[in-house]
Amino acid sequence: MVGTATKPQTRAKGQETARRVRKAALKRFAASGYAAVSMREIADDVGVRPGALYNHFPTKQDILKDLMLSHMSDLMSAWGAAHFPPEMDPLEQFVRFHIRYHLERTDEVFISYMELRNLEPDNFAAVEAERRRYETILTGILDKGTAAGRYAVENPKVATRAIIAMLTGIPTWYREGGRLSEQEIEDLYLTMVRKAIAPTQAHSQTEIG
Amino acid sequence: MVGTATKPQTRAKGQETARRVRKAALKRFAASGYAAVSMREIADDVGVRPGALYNHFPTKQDILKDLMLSHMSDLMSAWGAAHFPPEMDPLEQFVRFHIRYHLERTDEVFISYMELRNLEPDNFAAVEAERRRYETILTGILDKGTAAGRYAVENPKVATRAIIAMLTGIPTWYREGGRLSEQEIEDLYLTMVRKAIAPTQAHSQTEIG
Amino acid sequence: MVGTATKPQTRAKGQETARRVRKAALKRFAASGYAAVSMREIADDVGVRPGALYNHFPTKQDILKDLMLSHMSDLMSAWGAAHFPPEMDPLEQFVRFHIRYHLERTDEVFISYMELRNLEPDNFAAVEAERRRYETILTGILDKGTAAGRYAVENPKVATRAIIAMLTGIPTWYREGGRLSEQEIEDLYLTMVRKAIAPTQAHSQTEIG
Amino acid sequence: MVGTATKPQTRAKGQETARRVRKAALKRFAASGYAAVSMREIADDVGVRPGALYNHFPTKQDILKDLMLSHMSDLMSAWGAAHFPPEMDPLEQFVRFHIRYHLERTDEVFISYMELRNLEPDNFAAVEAERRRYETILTGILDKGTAAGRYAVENPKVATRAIIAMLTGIPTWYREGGRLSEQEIEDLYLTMVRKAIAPTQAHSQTEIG
DNA sequence: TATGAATGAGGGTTCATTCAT
DNA sequence: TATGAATGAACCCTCATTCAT
Repeated sequence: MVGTATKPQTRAKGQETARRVRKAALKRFAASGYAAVSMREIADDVGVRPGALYNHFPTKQDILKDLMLSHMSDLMSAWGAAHFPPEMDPLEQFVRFHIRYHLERTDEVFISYMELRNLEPDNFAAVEAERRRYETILTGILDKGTAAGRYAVENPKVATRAIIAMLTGIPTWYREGGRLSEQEIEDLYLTMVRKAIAPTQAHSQTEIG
Repeated sequence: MVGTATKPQTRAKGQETARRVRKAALKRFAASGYAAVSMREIADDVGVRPGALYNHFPTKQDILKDLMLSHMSDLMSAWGAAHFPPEMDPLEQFVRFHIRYHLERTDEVFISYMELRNLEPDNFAAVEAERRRYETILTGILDKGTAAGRYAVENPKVATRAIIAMLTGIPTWYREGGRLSEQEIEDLYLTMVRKAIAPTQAHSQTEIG
Repeated sequence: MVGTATKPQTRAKGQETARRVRKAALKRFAASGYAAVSMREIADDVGVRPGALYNHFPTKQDILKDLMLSHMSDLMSAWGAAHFPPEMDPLEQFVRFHIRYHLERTDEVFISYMELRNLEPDNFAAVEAERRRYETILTGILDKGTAAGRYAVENPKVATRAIIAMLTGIPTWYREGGRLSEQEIEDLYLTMVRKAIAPTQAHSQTEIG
Repeated sequence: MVGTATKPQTRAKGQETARRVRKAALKRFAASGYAAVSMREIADDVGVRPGALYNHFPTKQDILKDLMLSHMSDLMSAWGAAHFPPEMDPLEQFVRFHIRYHLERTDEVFISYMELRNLEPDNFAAVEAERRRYETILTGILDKGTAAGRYAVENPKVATRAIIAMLTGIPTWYREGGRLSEQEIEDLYLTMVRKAIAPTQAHSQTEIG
């Protein structure tokens, strides 16, 4: 109340612990599911007694909320900060960005889809809002491209969901070091996406061939 | 003690109970997730005490396994029994079938994707094998069509996954009575799928427009 | 649901367990206070695992509520069933009854006063209502006797509380086998109560004026 | 390290904190009971972190001991310092003093009776000794008055307990601003006490003897 | 004197499951 | 086939307390 009675060193240790809690919880939630993970397991991973977790997160639910909300906000910031050649088609930017980001953060992505129902209503609403904001990016690209005659999309919202479902499914089967490189995956999916929304005749898809 | 002590009446009652257990478990697993559902809740839904469940399923895990395996085998049989106009393109048949079936059985589909990790290894393997068999149907269609020059698919396995992810995502947002009819959904997705795998020039997609 | 599938023997065992839970809880609550007693301790006393307690009482609070409510109702029934010589003054009946009953049930009486604040509001209200009903018995006796000129009580409600506080205090210090017999206690207190509410004839209260 | 490192300012702040700890603990113990109050709650009330409490009291038990012992010693000093008209009957002095003091310090009185069992043996003995010293005051008054023929008390120790129980019960139901003023309570109780121990002239107690 | 982090123990409660009846 | 009682393990969380800073 009076100010900085606590030395920076102490506070730093606490933040390090919180970081490790998040990391352990993320791994465990992704592997076994929120409901199947116990606070004891997380504490063991962190190297701390269960009670100590409550110095950093008020409840188990708050750990989940933290992971999911910060994943969504990281995703948004990453899109904002992504750098692509300026001449690159926005759709290509989005597809490549989405695949890369989702292959880099498989655990976050996974729990972000799997644990939605384990969020309490308020937290669920917050995460859903972020998800819609993200989808709106793609919808905007499709809208604009369609208006310009570059794409032919009957229903941009449906197309958005279709494309995102398609792309987001990749980490469920893609394994690094497998037959296909990440680059090849990007190219394959980009081709399919482009064709799926291409104008039906006299295509501007010449860049593919 | 007398041999056939069980009267047909009793057996019938037992099968009816088993059916209700499956039904209740399906609803609950879909709504809350396997780990978050207790045998007591299922028993309450059925109108029976928890102990009685064990007359029908040896463990909770067996209920899950039963639901998932029978979903996969129902899916395969349904495909086998599906009737489409013989002149209909096999891809269209598959897409329409998949969407219809998955919109009819949202709970089964949902747990089939969500609860995979809660299956014990053997059960997981069995379900995965079925899933691969199902995916093979689409891969076969793509292979054939590509060989015939009707489609241009660089990597049929990847395309299979992409298409199935896209289609299977529908029930996560589609709501009956919403803006779009099931028929419209089918048509929209069919168009996207067709275009995504169409040969790049001189398209045979004229039947859509 | 269909009837008596369970044999009387099983049910009897359960009721015996419930009885022992009540008994153990009563002893422990009286000795250490509700908050300081753990369900594990009660279970140990009963010879059962903690979880088994929940087959008989939904929560710890329900054990307390049960003890307190049944104490109050037992008290009321006991008063209804008490037999005294018909010519005995009702006040004497009440005083003797109260002292006897409270010396016989010291634990119940004790928690009944000590644990009131640990009752959740609804349960508290129910117990308080019973307590008031009991006090009303004495108030009625005082009212009638005062109307008949046998007693001189300025404020019967205050007198009720004063007398009951006085009598209820006995078990806090009285020990069986001590200097005074229960009979002597009864007589001593009866004398004091009688005098305290006796009509003032030519009292030696002159020292007040 | 320099010897008198503690500035007077610091010490004053500490004593102020200790006072607030006592105050908060008193309120909480009275409201919920010692066992149900956590050090965290007390710390919150004081506006300090739990650990800081241990700069002022070595354990939670010591807070309780402090409260109870200082209550008893305050009570004794207050009796010593009480001023009544010299001609007032000592019994009246005691009754009025007791009622007044106990209505002024309801929380202290309450925990003093309720939390006895939560005192560790040594602390319990110390508090009990003080309580007996206090009761002895009344017993002395009764003894003297009986010897002088002013009172007729068969058993002064029993009468002491009866009177004190009666008086101490008042704060459990008396509410300031209610139907009766404190003055009226004093008068009512004083009358009852006086009559209860008055010499028996021609009493209707014939049924006892 | 106060803090924030941690401990170690234990709180009430729920769980899947077993089993005699 | 269904019941009610019980088990044994585990659940999330809170506790009084310690201690380096």
